[in-house]
Amino acid sequence: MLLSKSCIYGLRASLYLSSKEEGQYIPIRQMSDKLDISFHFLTKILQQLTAVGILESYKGPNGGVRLTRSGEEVSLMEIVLAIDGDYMLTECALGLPGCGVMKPCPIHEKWAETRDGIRQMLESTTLTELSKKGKELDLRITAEGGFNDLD
Amino acid sequence: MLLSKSCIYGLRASLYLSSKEEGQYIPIRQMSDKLDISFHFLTKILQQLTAVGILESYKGPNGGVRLTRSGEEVSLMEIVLAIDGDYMLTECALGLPGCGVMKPCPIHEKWAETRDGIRQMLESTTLTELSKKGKELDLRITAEGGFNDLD
DNA sequence: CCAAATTAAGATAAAATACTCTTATAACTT
DNA sequence: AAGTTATAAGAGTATTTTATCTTAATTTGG
Repeated sequence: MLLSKSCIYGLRASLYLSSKEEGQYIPIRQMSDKLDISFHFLTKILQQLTAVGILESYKGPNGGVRLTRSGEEVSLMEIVLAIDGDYMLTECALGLPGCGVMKPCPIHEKWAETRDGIRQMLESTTLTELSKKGKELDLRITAEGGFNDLD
Repeated sequence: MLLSKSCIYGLRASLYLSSKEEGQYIPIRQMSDKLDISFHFLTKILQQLTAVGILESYKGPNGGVRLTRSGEEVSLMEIVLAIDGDYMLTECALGLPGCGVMKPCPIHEKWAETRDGIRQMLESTTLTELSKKGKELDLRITAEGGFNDLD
């Protein structure tokens, strides 16, 4: 898989949050229901995002999680790095340890260029950009439902 | 992981073959020794490549496997498709089934472009190109050793 | 024909990943 | 005080991936 399931769920949840009114705390239970993800599993993933400061949480009634910064300032790259790490940007196509300019494998150069394309895409895409588009065109965010089924 | 272990081993083995004299059958045992891959595991991977016609095999003494066509005509894409399938070229970044132009997710378009970069790289790169480069510069093909340790 | 070398194929085991469930605690609201 | 919600840690299950082991089946060389 290009992205782990955890990462995919993290992205979907982040898009969900950015589609909501800014500043509002959203209960994880609500997200897991709407996005059709196991509550406990999602909780663990969101804890990772909270730990690195992408989300902030609030306990008790009316609590939940929300984006720390505005969704316009949060790139997909941040989510992916927080959950899957940078393997996508560093991993050798032949699986050789320490592959790089100093000790390259024969594919290294071309592979590095390709990875750069991935990196640029992830860095230049923001949550708001996608959730806005998702709402306008009512695109899918779950297997069945679109953004406009979320409210 | 971007590529599975099986796929990585398949690529390394294919590069090994393309670095050898054309037409010669190479015993799998020799390859597993040189490339430091479990013999039985490598055998299964090479069987997949044989099944789709990228390799051909010969049993009995002096048997082994070899590239069916010249290494110049074999792209990395073929190896990846045979072992990992086309998930890299089709998989949705949000994990939604059937994501495509008809039923896109909000990332679909950008993601598709990125995947196209990967596809072009894999399609345009040949085994011979890499093994030639590997031999000339004595680049690595195992964790420890380079192409010139293979003979 | 016989023995050795080799691929082919299937069964099994080990490890990693994905996911669920349980329990307990802390913080907050009413 | 009672109820709601996140946090945390850990046990447990399921699935997938990776790897090994065992047993055929095929071919060559003598």
